[in-house]
Amino acid sequence: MISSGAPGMATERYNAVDREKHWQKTWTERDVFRAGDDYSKPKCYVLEMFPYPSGRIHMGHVRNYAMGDVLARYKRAKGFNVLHPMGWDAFGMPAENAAMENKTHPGTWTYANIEAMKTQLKSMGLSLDWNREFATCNVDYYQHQQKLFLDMYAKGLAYRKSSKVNWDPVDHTVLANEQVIDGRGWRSGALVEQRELTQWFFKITEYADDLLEALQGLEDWPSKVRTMQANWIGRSEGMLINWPLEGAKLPDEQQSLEIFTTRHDTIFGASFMAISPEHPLATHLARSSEDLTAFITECQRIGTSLEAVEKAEKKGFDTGLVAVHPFDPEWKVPVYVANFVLMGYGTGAVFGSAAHDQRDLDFAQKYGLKILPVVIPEDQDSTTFDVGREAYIGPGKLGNSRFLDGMAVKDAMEDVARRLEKAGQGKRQVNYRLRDWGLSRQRYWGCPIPMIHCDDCGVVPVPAAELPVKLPEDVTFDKPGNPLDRHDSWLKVDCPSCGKAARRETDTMDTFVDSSWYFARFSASDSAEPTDLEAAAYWMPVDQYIGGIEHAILHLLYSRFFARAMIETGHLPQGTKEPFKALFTQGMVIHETYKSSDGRWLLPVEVDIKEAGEQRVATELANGQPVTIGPIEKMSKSRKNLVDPDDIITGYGADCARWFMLSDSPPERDVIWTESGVAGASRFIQRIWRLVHEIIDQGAAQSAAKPAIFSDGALELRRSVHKALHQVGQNIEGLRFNVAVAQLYEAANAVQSALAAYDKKPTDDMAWALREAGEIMVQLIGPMMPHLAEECWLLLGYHSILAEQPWPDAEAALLVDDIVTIAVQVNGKRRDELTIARSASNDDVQAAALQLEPVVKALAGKAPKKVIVVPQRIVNVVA
RNA sequence: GCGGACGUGGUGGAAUCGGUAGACACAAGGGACUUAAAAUCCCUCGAUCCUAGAUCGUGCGGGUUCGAGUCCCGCCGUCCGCACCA
Repeated sequence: MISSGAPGMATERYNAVDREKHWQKTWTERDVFRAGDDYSKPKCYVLEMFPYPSGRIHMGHVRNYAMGDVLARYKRAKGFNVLHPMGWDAFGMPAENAAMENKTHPGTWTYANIEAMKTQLKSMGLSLDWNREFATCNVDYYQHQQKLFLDMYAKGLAYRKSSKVNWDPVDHTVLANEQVIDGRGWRSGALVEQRELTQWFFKITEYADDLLEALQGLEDWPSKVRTMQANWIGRSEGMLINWPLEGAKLPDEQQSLEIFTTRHDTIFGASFMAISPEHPLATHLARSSEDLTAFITECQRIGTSLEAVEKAEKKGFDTGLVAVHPFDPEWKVPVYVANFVLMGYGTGAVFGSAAHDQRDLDFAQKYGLKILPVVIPEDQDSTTFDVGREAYIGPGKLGNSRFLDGMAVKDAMEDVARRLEKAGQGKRQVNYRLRDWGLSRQRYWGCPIPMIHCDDCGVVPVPAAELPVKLPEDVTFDKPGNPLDRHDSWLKVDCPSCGKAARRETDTMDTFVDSSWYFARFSASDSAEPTDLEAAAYWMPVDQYIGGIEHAILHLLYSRFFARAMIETGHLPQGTKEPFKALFTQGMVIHETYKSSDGRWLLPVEVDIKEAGEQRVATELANGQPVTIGPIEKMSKSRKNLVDPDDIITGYGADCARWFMLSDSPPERDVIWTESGVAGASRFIQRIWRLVHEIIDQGAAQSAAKPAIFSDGALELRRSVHKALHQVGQNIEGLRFNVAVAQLYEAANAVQSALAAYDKKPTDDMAWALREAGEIMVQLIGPMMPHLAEECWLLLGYHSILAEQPWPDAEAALLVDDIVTIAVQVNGKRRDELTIARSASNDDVQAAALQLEPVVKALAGKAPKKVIVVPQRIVNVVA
């Protein structure tokens, strides 16, 4: 019986909220989680993606940080020097929007939010080294970013060029593609214009091949993310081919058309040339053709929405020009302006291989152009093969292709490439979908780009000694546009080169720049330089990075680029080009949605749910009206299916929130937040608390000597606990927190059963096993529920800090059973099981199995055809 | 359209190497304790056959194997990513 301890004494409930504060204070006072600077110790760098300081943490943060914290605490207990820092991704638009609404400075709003969120994070009891905290909006951080920029500029990794951008004419700013919705600005709703602007770029394409190839070495990244990055980089090998043009007066530089293709093997199947409506040749021709101008305008109007692109018919405009085939001066094909050719890829011009590309086939059929198959499938004949309505993109032999006839596709490509290169009409080319990274933003709340524009000297870098270029404080947001553009005293500056009056660059950096190297800064957050090479060499790479899948491409690719650029500029040591050794992308927190009878979304706390048998009936607390329970979705402000971490932490405690976040769902999948699940977690906390009290009553004293011999019951308990110890460790290392949680439940069940088996005081060996079990159990829950674990550790009589204790070692002898249970199958169906000594020989096992009644019955006196014995697992008798 | 992941009880999920499917938890039902409730404890809980025992059972259909949730082939469904990339 569980409460057979001190007479009539029911253990008081564990007051999580009160004790959690106490332990957080203790950890802080003792600076328990400060990363050590003994570089001879093995290190472990655990990092969760740092948050944007919106002002409040949400459940997604709780899940993310709970996972990282388990790993960090576990690794610390395993003897690693752990770096587990936290900071703030603090630049960006929301602060400016808030500034406009509240008439405050973006910094005021941001720093207030940071304070509020920091308090919340601290209430989670995370094992963070707050000594290394920084915010990217602080000049102590961004001045180093400016230094990185200057060094990258010096190496040609940052440059200026003119490019097309999405321009919001109301907000006076450039918008990212994802901020344009159906051709309109996401905030202003204004029709977005395409503008040609001179912007700053990082030369990420310089590393395209390396970024692609090195993905193969990232074995501890989800393959999904690696695939996404590979697709994003989009390497394709092909050729640039020049086609001389005829048929109109053309400018000297446009006497031929250069196209990019990956199917130069099909060059004898060419039936037309197609250029983008934005191609310079199209622009040139449009000057003398109203019809073409009208066509180009129409193409631009089709817009960028997915739907429009999907439905858009292939359309073209015959320019009247012809292009001359590189292998036959007599062969001429028409040149079209076509709506499906993208200016941003290759050269903005293609040749139409009608039989072997679906788009080209659609186009050729629409305009009645020649469709000549030149790659012939094995079972077809080149004179009769007809592709019909589906382009043939499979393997085959070349046909209808003169000197290429009979070749395989690969050989034909090689032959064409060699001949064209020799003739100077083409060259091999590797093309990438990846573009250089445009980092200019017409925004105030970002890192100033440390450049100066001088009428005489052009673009001049701010001398490193004059850094930082600080953001001016006295700005207003009452007018649209960038306040830096109208801040004269900041703007006007002498040219560092010639001393004449010049202007500062007023664009600031994309906030993705801030997050592309913060992990490196954490390795020496107080360094006078951007990084400290010795510290970086020790701490980098991040051993485990944890965050959302939404950053699978941009943030992670930019960071990989920055690591390379920082090596190039001497800010990171060689060998650290991959900043994140292991990556884990956690799932979202999802919740039911609730809608009131009159169609308003309701917060979970505004709804009362009654369980009536299988039925769940919801009513609105405020007025008793019925509420419709909707589908389970990602927590979002718009659906109001939000649970505030503060409510949970002040109600149930941080340990409870952490435990629930780690249980049940595998960490990479979505987890459903339910009230009953939290209540279950809370019950378990109280159960641990009671069990530890029971153990103090029933178990051995802290100083009791280990008995030489254990009875069966005690041995069984020790086996379960040591197995749990072994497996929980393995599962934490593998980030299988839900499985680790299940094993802890099992361990607790084993302890509880052992306790329940005694009415009176247990025997000495059992008493000792109970205390051992209690101590191990408490140490195992430590990484997940650190406050409860400290409290129980204290109860067990220790005056040390559990967070500083080493992880216990499992006794190897207890991990293997002497007696094993083996399933016995007949013809693959389980008929019985056999309990036998682990050391029993296969023959003994077989003999024992054949004597089992169900086996004898099934064999009906006949000899078995075959008996398969898998040691310690299974016996299969084939009848 | 292309690429990828996934599909197991009422629910979340476990089964790490092809070897006893459903661990653990949630929900539900029954019981004990209690004046009562809360809390706690005990029992049941994939389906079918009244029961014992058996049969079926990991989206569907095939296959490999002594043995398949796991491997192979073909479907169906769900989710995610990319999307006129030449």
